[in-house]
Amino acid sequence: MSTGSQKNISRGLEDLGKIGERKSLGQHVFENLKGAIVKGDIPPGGRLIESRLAETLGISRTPVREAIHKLEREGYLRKLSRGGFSVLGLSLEDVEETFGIRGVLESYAARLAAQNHRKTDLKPLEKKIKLYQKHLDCKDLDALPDINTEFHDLLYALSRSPKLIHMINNLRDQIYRFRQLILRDEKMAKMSNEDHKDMLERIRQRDADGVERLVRDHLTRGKKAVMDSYDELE
Amino acid sequence: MSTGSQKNISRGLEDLGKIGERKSLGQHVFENLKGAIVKGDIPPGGRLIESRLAETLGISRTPVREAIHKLEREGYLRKLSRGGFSVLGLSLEDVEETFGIRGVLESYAARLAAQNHRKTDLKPLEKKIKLYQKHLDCKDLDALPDINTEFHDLLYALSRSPKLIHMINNLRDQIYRFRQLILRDEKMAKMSNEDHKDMLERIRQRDADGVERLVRDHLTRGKKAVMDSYDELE
DNA sequence: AGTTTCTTGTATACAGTATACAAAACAGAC
DNA sequence: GTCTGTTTTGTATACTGTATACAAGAAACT
Repeated sequence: MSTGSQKNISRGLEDLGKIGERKSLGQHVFENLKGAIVKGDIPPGGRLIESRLAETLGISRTPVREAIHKLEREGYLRKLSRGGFSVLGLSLEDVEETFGIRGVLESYAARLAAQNHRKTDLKPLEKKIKLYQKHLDCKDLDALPDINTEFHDLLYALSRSPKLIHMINNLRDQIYRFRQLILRDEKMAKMSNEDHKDMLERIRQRDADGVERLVRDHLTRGKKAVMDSYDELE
Repeated sequence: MSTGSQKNISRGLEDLGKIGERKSLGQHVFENLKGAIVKGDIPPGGRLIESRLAETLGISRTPVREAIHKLEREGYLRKLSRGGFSVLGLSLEDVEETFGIRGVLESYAARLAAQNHRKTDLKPLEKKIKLYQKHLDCKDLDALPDINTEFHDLLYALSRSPKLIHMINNLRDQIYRFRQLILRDEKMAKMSNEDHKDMLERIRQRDADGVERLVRDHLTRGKKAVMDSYDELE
């Protein structure tokens, strides 16, 4: 067969290019349940019933079972004595640990951003702040956790330290869970964007000490909000 | 669990909504190979080697084998004595049969379109003619079969006869194979759009007899082009 | 004629999923 | 406290889809 035809076969089959990305059904279920937990769609305390999930999804219990057990192993669910599984909240220890590490890593990332950024680097951050404000003004609080995350991702990126970014991202899911908790409160949501504006200004002024302090204060306030919401649950 | 949480679980899992659409790997391969054959990316006479395809796709021979055998059963491939499979062209009988049936069904659909259409119905057809012309002017002949197909689909739709449309669509793949053969030739491609413009005008004038004649002539010319290209292959 | 290469056919193993039945725990009635 | 029914998970088995190894057949080459 001529090479022309060979190329056409390749082109005709380009839709199969995703073959390498094949995942089992159980893996799909796992990823989606995890995402729902992390985003708060299935809140802490929420109960999951294996047979009900399978029925809802129109699949057998086997892949659901596989997914649920993996989530249990990874600390997202705990087995209930009365049947089913419950979504675990993050413990107070988790809060202390996560915000502690964030305080160190993110303030350092901000410091590096203040020192290393180029002028044009700040435009995407400005855009995120504006987008956040727009959604906030419309009372669209559900959109804020994602936009907030994007703002912080951009900030981390300005550190130009892949290892640091990687370390912060190890906490990504816990951070997101806290974020969606904090940003449910409109007042906290407003303060958050004010903090972001202040951070951006300190970075622009190349005030490394100043932005580091702001980031620490930002996280301290966030941590307190989480602790307060835990008190409300008790 | 409150119904609110139940709703959130459903929302969190909406990505799994496509579960019902699961297909085996072999089915994916089958559909993509068939598509490539129908579109002419793998032309008649093209040779397919099971083990080579598997290697190219990065999968085992088993799903490829399943797909190839299904294509053979459905008349797209034939087994070669020297190994591998060859893409079947459509036989002269296929040509006669397909264009014969098209002549009857599509001219009737056009007749109905002339009688039944509303003024605004013709705008999408005008758009397709313009789009076709644009691509033709740029010598982008590869895009023409799809646009041509969309034009005819819109025309069939104006018949407002679901059973008729369904019957025409039973020949959809053969029709497409002829179409990409015919429209390779720039002169034929030009004449095709002129025919479309004439058809649209006859429809606009509610000239049922006229448009029926035009459609028959259009198909007669197309059939001749296919026959001529078969002569060239011998 | 013999050997090598190419390609498909076939068999077996394994992973993933569906489904049926068993087991355990809880709720309610008496 | 006992019994029954319900709910839910645990376990076993069957089936499908896929990967892979080896056999078989045909063509090409020497």
